[in-house]
Amino acid sequence: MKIATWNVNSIRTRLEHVLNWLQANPVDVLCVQETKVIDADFPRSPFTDLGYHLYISGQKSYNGVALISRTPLEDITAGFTPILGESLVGELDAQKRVITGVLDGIRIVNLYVPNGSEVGSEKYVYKLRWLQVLREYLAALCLKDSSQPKILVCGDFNIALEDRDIHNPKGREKHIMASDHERAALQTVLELGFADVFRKFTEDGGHFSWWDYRSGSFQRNSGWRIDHHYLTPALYERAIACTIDVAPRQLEKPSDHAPVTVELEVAL
Amino acid sequence: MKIATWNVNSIRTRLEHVLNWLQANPVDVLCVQETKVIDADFPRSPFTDLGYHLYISGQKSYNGVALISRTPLEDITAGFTPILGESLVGELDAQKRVITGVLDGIRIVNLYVPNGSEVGSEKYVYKLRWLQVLREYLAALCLKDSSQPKILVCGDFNIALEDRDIHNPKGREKHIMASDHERAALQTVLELGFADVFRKFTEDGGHFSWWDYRSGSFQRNSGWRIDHHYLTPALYERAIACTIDVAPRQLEKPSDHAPVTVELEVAL
DNA sequence: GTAGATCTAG
DNA sequence: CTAGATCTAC
Repeated sequence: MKIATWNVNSIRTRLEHVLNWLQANPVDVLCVQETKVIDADFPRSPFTDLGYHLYISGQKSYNGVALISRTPLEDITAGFTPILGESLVGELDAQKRVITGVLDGIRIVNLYVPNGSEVGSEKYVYKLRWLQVLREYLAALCLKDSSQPKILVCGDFNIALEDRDIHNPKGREKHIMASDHERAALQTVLELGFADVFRKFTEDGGHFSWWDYRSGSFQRNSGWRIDHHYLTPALYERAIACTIDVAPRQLEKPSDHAPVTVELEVAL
Repeated sequence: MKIATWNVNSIRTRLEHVLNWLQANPVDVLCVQETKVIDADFPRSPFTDLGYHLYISGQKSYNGVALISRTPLEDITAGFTPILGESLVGELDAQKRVITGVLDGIRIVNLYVPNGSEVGSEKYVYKLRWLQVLREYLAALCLKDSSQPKILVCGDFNIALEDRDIHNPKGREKHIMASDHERAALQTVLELGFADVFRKFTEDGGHFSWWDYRSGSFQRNSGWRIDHHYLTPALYERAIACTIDVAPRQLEKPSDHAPVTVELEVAL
């Protein structure tokens, strides 16, 4: 089974890129973020015409996530609320950042973690609070899914967990996506029993999934590895590959993110 | 000698279309309108690298005209003022709508006539006033250029002179580009001794140079012939062809106008 | 640097 | 419907 995550930075603008990539990379599920479109305007037929099943949760202009699946998914939920209830989640689900579905007993959680703007800002505080609620959310899912849950949590985390995930970690403490508070907040989530599957196969740095559009970052490989797949042990041990596909980032009018694919040794 | 006129609706957005068209259609001079760019930002090198000479008069966002010539042009002037003086022209030259140059003794006047917005509007009044000053301008050029002037006046006139120049002339009196006042104002200009060279070769209707972007006008050929070449008798008798090239209007992200080319039987 | 929203212009 | 300007967000 192959599952990919890709922040497409507007599904409408990136439609051809995404369709072409899916044809060349026949993953079972593609998790996309930053669709930037309300559900009514999501370009459904280009995907359904190719036989894909779509599960979307979008809003106007910002955020928005979707699951694009070769076969139907089960138990679809959008946002934290269906699992945690309104009182715990509050206003966090106003921004469409979470969609979840189950394929062959494997729960796929597709996230678009808040960017946070600047360290210390209001949006930064929101990001940290969102990660706290994410922990509650994943804890609830783990409980729900048996003693050995098979959960894959992927998406754009807007956090580089380690210095080797940044082209230049100098001054990273003051930089959004690399501050101590963000890293700690994500670590607290992962303590539930999730491991970064990319690091099962690749030890060295210099591997990134996002490059700022500005100042030729991609050409200089001034990137960040902020798009991740985190797996529970039952899945982690079955992972046989995790790769970042840089090719789409080289096309005309690319997303600023590259897709990241994980392959699991499970019969489908 | 071949001379073409083309409202490109942004030279920056249409750059590839224009370059490709010039390669496939080696005219001597291409007169473009609605460049929509200040002179400092005009994409010069794509043209000069191919050996073209550029003469431009642009402004921010709106209007803007340019002459793109295979060989150098002489006696370049932009606006009405260099010929008529400031007192007669007033504020009309604030909008960059006129550029003129001479090739092999033939004066080429490239115009972007005001659109006029709606019949009776302030912009409509401006359009009519502009056409009055255009008459003075061309009259002055005719006097300047000898008793048998060789003048070609081309561009986007935003006027369909006859009903056969409109896909549906019904109610045209109330429509901008076809009202009686506009037609009369242009006729008054042409009385100086200019003739529409397209009609030397083509009698029938159904030939258009502009199709609204909206409501699939091009697919339904709901067009208007508003891009013209007007010639003094000395040139008119030497004209051997005048054609509208619909091909660029069929491309992706086209201009709403098609180029119109006139061929003159003159040695170069 | 890129994308969307909103505005103006055509 | 398309393009540019200005704004916000990333």
